[in-house]
Amino acid sequence: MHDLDVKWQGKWAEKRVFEPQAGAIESSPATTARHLQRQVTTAQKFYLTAAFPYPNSPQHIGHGRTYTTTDIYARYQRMRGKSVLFPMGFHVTGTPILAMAKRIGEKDEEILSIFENIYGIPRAVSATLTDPRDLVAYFSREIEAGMREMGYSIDWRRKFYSFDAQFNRFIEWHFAKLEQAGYITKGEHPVPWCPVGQTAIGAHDTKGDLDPQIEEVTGVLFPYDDGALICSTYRPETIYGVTNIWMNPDAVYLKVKNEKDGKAYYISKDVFTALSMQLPFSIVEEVSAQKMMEKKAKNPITGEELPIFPATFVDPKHGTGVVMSVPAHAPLDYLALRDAGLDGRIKLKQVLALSGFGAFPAKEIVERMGIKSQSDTRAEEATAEIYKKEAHTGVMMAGEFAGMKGMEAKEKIRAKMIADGSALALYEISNSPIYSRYGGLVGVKIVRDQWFIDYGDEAWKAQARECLAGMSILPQKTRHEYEYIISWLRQKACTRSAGLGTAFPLDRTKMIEALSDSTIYMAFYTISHIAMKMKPEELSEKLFDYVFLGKGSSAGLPKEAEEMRREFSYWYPLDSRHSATDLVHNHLTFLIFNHVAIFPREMWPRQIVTNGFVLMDGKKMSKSMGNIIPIRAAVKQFGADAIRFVVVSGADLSSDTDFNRPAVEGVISRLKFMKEAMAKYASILPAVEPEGSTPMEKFARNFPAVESRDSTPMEKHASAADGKGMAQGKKAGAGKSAAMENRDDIAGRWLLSRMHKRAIAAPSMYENFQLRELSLELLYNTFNDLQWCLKRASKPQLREFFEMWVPLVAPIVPHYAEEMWEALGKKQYVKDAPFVALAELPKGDEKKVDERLEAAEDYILRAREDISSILKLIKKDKPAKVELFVAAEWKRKLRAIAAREKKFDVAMKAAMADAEIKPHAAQVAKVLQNYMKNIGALGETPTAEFEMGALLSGKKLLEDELGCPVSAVLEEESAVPKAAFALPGKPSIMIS
RNA sequence: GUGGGGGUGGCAGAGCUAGGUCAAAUGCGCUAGCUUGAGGGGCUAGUGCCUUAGGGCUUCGAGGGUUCAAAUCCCUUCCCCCACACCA
Repeated sequence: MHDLDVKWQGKWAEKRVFEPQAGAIESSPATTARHLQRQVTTAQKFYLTAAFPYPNSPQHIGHGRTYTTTDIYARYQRMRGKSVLFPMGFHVTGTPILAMAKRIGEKDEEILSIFENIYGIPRAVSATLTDPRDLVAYFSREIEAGMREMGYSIDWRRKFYSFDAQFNRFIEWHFAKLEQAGYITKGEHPVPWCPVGQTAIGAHDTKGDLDPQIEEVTGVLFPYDDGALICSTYRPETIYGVTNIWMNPDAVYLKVKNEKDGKAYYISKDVFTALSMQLPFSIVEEVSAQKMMEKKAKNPITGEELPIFPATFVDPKHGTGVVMSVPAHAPLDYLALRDAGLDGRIKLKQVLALSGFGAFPAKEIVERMGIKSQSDTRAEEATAEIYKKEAHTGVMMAGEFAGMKGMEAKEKIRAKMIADGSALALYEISNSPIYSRYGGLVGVKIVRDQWFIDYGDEAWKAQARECLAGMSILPQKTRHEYEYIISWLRQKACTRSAGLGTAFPLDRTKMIEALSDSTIYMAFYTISHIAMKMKPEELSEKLFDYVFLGKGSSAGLPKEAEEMRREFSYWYPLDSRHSATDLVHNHLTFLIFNHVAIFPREMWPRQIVTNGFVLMDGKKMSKSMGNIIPIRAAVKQFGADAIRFVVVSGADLSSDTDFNRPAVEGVISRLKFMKEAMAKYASILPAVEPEGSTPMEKFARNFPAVESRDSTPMEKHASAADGKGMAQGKKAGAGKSAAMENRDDIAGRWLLSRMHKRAIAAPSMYENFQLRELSLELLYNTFNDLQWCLKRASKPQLREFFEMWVPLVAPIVPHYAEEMWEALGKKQYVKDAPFVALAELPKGDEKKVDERLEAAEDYILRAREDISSILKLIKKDKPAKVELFVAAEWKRKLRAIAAREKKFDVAMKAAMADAEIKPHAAQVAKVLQNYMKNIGALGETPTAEFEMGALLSGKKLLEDELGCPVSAVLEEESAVPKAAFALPGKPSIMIS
């Protein structure tokens, strides 16, 4: 199996099967390879890409899903006769690889053990990977090898790394265009920050890989003494209900100076470090809580005087260590008030009206729940409940935003207070505490001079929407998400202080971050094989303007300019972009934005396809679970085709799929079976197909026992059913019946009918990425059909079947397909090609689809099932005789009436008026009732002739299986009472 | 919280946009029989409940509705997953 992979991957590479030329311009006579290329380059182009990998680990089978999906599509398009470009490169931009190299250098045990135990890299090797570039080289080599071993039809000539100097020039050009369009802005921005490491922190920089979540809060400023107290709150709208301030009596507070405006503020000592990351504070002096409580503060909005009281629930490490008290709406505030015996003395002030509650919801809920004090753990529960209710259903009563919902008012008030200086915009890490790998507690820092790409620009959004509207999005339901994200996107920070990649042209001390340098790189692939051979300095803005935008002329530009322009114009726009669903929210939407910002409309992307993830035995793959299977190990064990098949066939595109050993083994055994069956049944030259058949002749061929076409249907049935051609026992008809001789023919034709039907359906399934359904049809169901065919026939002619099947499955299991394609030799039913990868996808022929034959086969199957279920029911395993009765004509007529009239009583009336039916009045009601059960789905009524014919064709099979004579009789011809149970399409069965 | 996607048989997972042929594809698992020196593998059948004649009954998160007919349409409700960014 592995041999098969190696053999064909070698041949594809040798003949350069996947290295297309731009345009139909190759004219020099040349090698076979050239010849192959020419065959496809005269055709329509198809350009597709999958997200390029970040080489900080070997790839696992999860990655394989996206690339396999892409490759199947690439191979499909190639077999539709298109010139297909599927390139690949490596994205090395950003900090994780840097961090990883550093940790290896520090002999970090965690990372070394991951390398050893999960990636299978010996310590001796990993110890050498302390340079980020070595890491990149090591893993990209691994990944490329894995992709080749999976048989991906990638044009590797165009490979590049996002830190290559030539690519840097391209990104510089990209940002120059964004800047010229006015989309680059500068400002400040909150980031998770480690005060020890003095750097921004992402999930990979934290202990336990936690993603720090930044949350906005409002720091309300309450004038106090010579400055102000800062209270950080989630609910600025309750400012109208503040009755007092809380401080922790045991905490130490600081008077600090804001170096920016020179004002004095009061906060707890414990939060100084964290707050200084956001505000330029310096310590003036320490003040005790006791001392601070001697004076009063002032409500910045209402101007009321507010006393300061002690409260133990105030955490000096959280927020600012100073809390504003709204006892009417905050259970903890109310509890603290009550605990201090101030309940009656301080007057509660209502801010919001909440249905189901009176004026003071906090007080009510505390009393209802019977919460004893501020240290009662259920106080938090009460708080959460009140907050949630008030935010959604509470209506403001106080202040200028009266009448608004709590949630809306909150936003408005926050904005207003920040604007007029009565509050500060503060940020918190909502999932705090998180510690960085440097050991510091991660806080929020306001980075100044941060550069942004302004995705909030309305005109830009409008263009992005327009592009989206013109695109094909798969799965279709994902479109809503793109729409939402476009409307939601604002400024996106596009630089970081460190990382691999490209320096930011407007400030070369900064690096462009990873999601910003990967939005239009697909354009670079079209010229990368040329650009990578050029000197970086040759790749000027002017050159790229010419190549990508067609601006100016090639005069004065490097000699490669025209060729580059031609490549780009030929391959662009991008026909299909592929990735896993997680990139919809950033990368894929950015891709749309950046394309519309830079390229003319006709170069906008045409399609995006996203897929779900791969689970391992039903569980998410993760390093901690150790259930990651590296793709190379999997290929080594199972072979590429089985992995390819399993990762795309387990579930629909949008859902996650499961990878498990039994599934893989099932695929392998079926593939082997198909290969062996082909060797056995497809080498024989087929008989010449009889031509010019009228439907009637065809019918006779299918059911040869029905001999005379001149006789009336009744006579025909009689002759067929009188026992002459039928019930002769096990050895019936040896040499006598034409049915016998034609059994192979019928089974083969039936199989072909099914095959052609699938071939007709296949293209749209490939186009729509119904890969699950498609792969089930092409392997599992076709396999089952073949089994049935082989059961029905002894020596079927299956050459046409295999000549069609092999190319149809080739995109999914290319190695098996090539091997079988080669083994088939010269093709007789489909167009030949040196590789199945370059063959034409077979078109199904509707004329070979024989619904009647298939229906007859279904009929036999149903009869067979009924017989065996009766046998089981009556606990008989050796019947002496089986008789089948085919329903009488009047029943067929009645069925037609039922289907027409739909209603029981109307149909009944019509039936009784019919001379042919009336004599059977006793049975009519019962039969009619049966039809009524599924009145909408009755469909056509099979003729008795059809049923008899089908039974005759299945007779031999049934007799073989049952080991007894089987006969078919018309209900009209039989005196057996059981015959009366027959219904059209459902023969009555008598077993004796 | 906001936005999106889901809840189907022991498991995975179709079907549900066009209601009926759906006790519900396909696969895995399980059971039995055959094959085999045993095991593995392969083949055949079965796998909601009841039933000695192909039938009946109850099922598709829960509750209600529309319809001759609902896994599929409508309403209510519960639960799960993903995203919310500066991170690849």
